[in-house]
Amino acid sequence: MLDMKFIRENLDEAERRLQSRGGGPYLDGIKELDEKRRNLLYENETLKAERNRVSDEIAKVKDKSLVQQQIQDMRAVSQRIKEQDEELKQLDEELQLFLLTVPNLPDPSTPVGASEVDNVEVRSWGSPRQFSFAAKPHWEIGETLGILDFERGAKLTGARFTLYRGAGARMERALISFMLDLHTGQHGYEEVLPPFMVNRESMTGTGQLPKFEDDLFKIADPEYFLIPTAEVPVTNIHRGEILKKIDLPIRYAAYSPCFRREAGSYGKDTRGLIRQHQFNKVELVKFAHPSESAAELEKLTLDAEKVLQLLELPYRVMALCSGDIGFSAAKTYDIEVWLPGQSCYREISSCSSFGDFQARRASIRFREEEKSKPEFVHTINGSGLAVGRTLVAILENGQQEDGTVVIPKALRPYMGGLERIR
RNA sequence: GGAGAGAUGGCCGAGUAGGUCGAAGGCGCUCGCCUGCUAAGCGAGUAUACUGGGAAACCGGUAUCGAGGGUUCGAAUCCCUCUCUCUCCGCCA
Repeated sequence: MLDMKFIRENLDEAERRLQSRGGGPYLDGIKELDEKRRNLLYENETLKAERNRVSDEIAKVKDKSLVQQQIQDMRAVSQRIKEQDEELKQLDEELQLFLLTVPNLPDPSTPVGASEVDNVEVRSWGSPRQFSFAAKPHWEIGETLGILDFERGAKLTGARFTLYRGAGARMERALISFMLDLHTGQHGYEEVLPPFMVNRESMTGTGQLPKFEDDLFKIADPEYFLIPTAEVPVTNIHRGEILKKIDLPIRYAAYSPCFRREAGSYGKDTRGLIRQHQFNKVELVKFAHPSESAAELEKLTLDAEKVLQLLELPYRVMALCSGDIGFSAAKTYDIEVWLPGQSCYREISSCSSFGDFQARRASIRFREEEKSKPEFVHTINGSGLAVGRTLVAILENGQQEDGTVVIPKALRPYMGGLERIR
């Protein structure tokens, strides 16, 4: 969430930057709401100060019959305070809800644009392999090899659920281990394994709630939400905490399944593993000093890219434009892997910096100096990588004319030495 | 699921016949003094949020003793609801 003080003092600038996302106006009426609240707050606190003062006087008098008038007066004052408290609570909630539904300001380095066509390619790695035959999409490869069973997945649960079998299941597990080992062993992340269900506060802390409840799977009683990404529990690890400056940046790598309703994506990517209600992901999360967050985003993106390089999968890195970045993000790089079976690049990782947007919601802070006031940290996260989509890329890039799939060398130790799925 | 105990400041821990308690004391930490180093000792300071004033240093107000509500002129203290933690039983991977 944005800083109300900042909005108050830079209303036009904030509105302008928000509108680069498209849509708006975003901040209409917030100024009036804020002023109304502060005026009432001042009145209310003045009355409370008077009550406190008179109550202290009453306390000093032994014979309460001498202060009956004051007690009477304060009874009325208390009544008034109570009414104001009620009104104030309404205003607070209204303002809070307003602030919680305003997206983050795009970072100045985020290219301005209306939609994904305005995203900017930053770099690419590897070159798409030339096929001497017609490359197949992964769902055909997987079904033929008997390692992806879409029909039974649908039987067990419904559309967008898949049963992995044999070498497919093994590869999914291998990829998780491979990625975690790389990030913890080479890139300095601490491995964490969080709960896969979280409460409302955690979902609000990272920005999924209150605005995107429809995108989440929810347990009714008790009210828990299935995480749409490990970003949620992992970022909330430090919710409400004041971190030590010398501990920054804190880096976590977490595997988790992710659960998404995919509301609004009906008809898109209906075949294959690309868009599932449940998928696996290894997530990278950082808590950084504000002065380091830009560099930490660059490093985190490179950490994610390393996975693709080791797996020999061609990709490109796109800087998302202002119209395409997510609600909480200030800046985002998408890593897109080449899928020859579909002749296109598909997102396999999304790496974002959030500035203090999440940290303010979740109250995650640090002190610049021992005695200075706490300031908000910056949060950064990205997929390192989406596991299912990595498996898709391996199947499509590694397919052979005879229908078998060559497993990248780096992954073979995790597959019991298996070189080829046949 | 059943029974019981608990939740106070960075930590430990007082405080329950309601008022002078943002909260004793200790530890830790910061600054200063002292000491030939270290340790000890002495003195001062040491929460957060919102908010008013101020260029700032800073000064003032309000709130916060798990959360929410109630009683009262006044609640850490009394009443109600909820959450979480711990112990025991049950159940289970």
